[in-house]
Amino acid sequence: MKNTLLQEMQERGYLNQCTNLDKLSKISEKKSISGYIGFDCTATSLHVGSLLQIMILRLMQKYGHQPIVLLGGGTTLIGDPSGKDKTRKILKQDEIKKNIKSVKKVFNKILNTSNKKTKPIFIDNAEWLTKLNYIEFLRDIGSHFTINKMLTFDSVKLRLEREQSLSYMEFNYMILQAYDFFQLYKNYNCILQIGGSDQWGNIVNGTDLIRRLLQKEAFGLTSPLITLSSGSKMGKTEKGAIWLNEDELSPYEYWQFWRNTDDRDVKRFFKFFTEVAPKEVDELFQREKNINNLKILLANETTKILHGEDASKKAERTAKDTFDEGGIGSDLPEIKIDSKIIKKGLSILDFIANNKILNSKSEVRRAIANRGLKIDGIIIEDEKKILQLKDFKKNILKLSYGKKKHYLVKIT
RNA sequence: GGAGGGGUUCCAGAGCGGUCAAAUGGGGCGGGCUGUAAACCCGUUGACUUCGGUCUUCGAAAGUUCGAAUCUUUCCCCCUCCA
Repeated sequence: MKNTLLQEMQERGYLNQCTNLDKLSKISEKKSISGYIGFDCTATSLHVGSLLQIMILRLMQKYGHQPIVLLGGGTTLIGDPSGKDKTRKILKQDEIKKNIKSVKKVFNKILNTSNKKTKPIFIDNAEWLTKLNYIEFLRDIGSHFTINKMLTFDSVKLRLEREQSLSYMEFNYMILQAYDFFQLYKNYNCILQIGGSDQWGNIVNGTDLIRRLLQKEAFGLTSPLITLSSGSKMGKTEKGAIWLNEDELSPYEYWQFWRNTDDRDVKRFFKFFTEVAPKEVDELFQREKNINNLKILLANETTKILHGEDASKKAERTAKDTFDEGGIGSDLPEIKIDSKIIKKGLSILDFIANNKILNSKSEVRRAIANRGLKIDGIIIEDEKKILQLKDFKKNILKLSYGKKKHYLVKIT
């Protein structure tokens, strides 16, 4: 069997459903195709939940195909109801614009932008969606959708079954997404839409619409929803979403996220999120029995893809210094502090709360009572402690909250 | 439009005049065990505090009362049934 895009996707576990796998496979073997994935712009950065999709785009490039990144300025105005219990808050147009700009950065880091042929194309669907004429749209596009069918799609059905309200606005989302695909097919010769498994309904609507309007076949493909072995969703916790943008989450923290992967997920993640060939992954797991070494490797590989080799090495070095030696790693998050303030006397309570290590003085008090805060490895016993110059060795002090969160406090 | 049920702290969900910053479970956080894992165990989970307390919270506003998440009125929102 030839080494093709779809084969590697298969081996990596990227394939969930496809409208016509055989045909798509044949076409993509013969020539370069264009495929698109749409991304939400509800925040200034994407998080690891979208990483798999980006890896798929990257893989497309590897096999000489053209990725199209649809940053949905138009659809973000509406909000996709798939997999959501509640209508989410509506963003203002200028917020979305700002988000798009910021989200774009990640693609330029992960995808190859130097090869002219496969360089990613960025498209904002606001381009056509905001220009639509309502009556025309209803007649030309709306007439191809039946409510009967729309009601059967999970995104709608589940909401109704769970007796949660679904606004007319959101109900239209899938039609708009179908229309996006149609536009991309027509204007960019994009024959493939990829998405997470929750996008299946929306994607199929697109291929249907293209068939009806143009009598052409387009393809849809979904990747599986990644769940953690612990049962929770990936990358989205209340407090710490694992953002991909560097200004939201530093390379070191990103590295830490992967280092802390659940044992049971390590092998899958290797295939999903690194470029180590699937066969090599299997061999690697045969050879290396120490799961912690494998986690370090995983962290290195994933960080390399997003932040580059240097950042990855630095993060590894810092982790080693900090955790193995109990010392101070250079890449730890830094907090700078003026020596004058120290001389005046700075209470540990104020210091930790003001620097957002914890959210309030009460939390700091609690953390101290729970013996969770340390200076240079020594537990802070007294919540009334005042930071003094003598606490700093060589103008540096390591502040730790819990076992894993460490900060460098530097006097300037 | 008519009748009923409901909106409680991150979530689910108790409380129905004082002992309520509000039971219980989940989640989060910290500690222990370990391997920066899982499981398990313990603690903690509004803010400020001179650790005596003080302040803000139970959809919104007004009121009754010495005292309200709990009672009354108006308003907003959600759900169910009937039309």
